[in-house]
Amino acid sequence: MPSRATGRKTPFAEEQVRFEAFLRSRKLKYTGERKALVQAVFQTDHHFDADSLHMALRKKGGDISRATVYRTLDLLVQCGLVRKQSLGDQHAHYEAVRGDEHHDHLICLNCQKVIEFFRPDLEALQDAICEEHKFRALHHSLQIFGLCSDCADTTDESSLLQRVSQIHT
Amino acid sequence: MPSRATGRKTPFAEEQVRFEAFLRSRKLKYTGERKALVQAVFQTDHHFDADSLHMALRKKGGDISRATVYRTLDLLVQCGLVRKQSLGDQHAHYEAVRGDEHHDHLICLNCQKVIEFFRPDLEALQDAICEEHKFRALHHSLQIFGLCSDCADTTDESSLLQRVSQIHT
DNA sequence: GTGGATGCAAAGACTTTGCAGCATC
DNA sequence: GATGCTGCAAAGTCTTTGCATCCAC
Repeated sequence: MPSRATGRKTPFAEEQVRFEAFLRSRKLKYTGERKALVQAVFQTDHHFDADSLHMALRKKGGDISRATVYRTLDLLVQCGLVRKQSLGDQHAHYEAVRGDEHHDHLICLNCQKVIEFFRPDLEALQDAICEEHKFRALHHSLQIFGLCSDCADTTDESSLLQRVSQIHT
Repeated sequence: MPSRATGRKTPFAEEQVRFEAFLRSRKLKYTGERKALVQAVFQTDHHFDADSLHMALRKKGGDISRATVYRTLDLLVQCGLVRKQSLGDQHAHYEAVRGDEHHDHLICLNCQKVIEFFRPDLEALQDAICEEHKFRALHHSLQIFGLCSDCADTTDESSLLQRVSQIHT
């Protein structure tokens, strides 16, 4: 098991170095904007979208254009430091990748909270499914939509049923 | 009425009736456009997007506007006859719902083929995951991206790795 | 100094909406 | 005949791109 965030000394150093090396390997430049963006990404709450990242950067005093946010996120995705994902919205969501761990998501339809989980038996099940269909898996994504423990009791489930069917996933 | 290979006598009758009843229950009208749309949906290859449905309708001689296509798809989704989903693209995909069966998807990154599968043990696994997190599930979606049996041998996997990381799911 | 990066604004893809005329019940 | 429906075009959202300028190397 890899070391977890709690024991880290230098928060983003590892990610910064990795990104810089990635850029260098492609003869790209590690600009101030890119540096600020990596820091912001690994300071955020793990899940974010392009717009909230853009706003977070503005609050920190930076003045990075939306275009650069998208362009840099694209690089981070290619570099493997960020994953792009659809969480049922019209717009893309992103998540900072810590280590190599794969996980999937529980998504609360009431408070929008995203809970991560990892199940080894899910990975095994995926293998079985793929074998059955002679499919070579490269990536998978399991999303469970519903109500988190905080919302389960206080939310009228029937009022959500329509939203469930509309979910874009 | 054209007969189908599935063994059904009256291909879309059931769906048409269900949609009509749904509309009636909301005091909405079963117009010619809506009729044509339901038929087209259940004649298509099960998976489609708004644009291909629109084009299919044009080919059949209809002249239904894009706006109506979107509006009617929305009704069909609310009615439960159609599911809206994201398959890693920027645009929404739809799938005609046959019966109540739930299934998940294998998505070939080379030929874009979508293979459906159902695994009872996946449903059981979902229950276990939810219990662990005190989460009340209303819907789930498992997507496995990779190469189908037709493409596995002929496709250079490394050329896909970048695409995998970019997938919007 | 050079090639890549940035910001801006414009364009793009996909989807939704306001409105006037039209069709269904 | 009233109410809801349609097509059209305009607007909206999220994202990408062309271009002149700017900056890291």
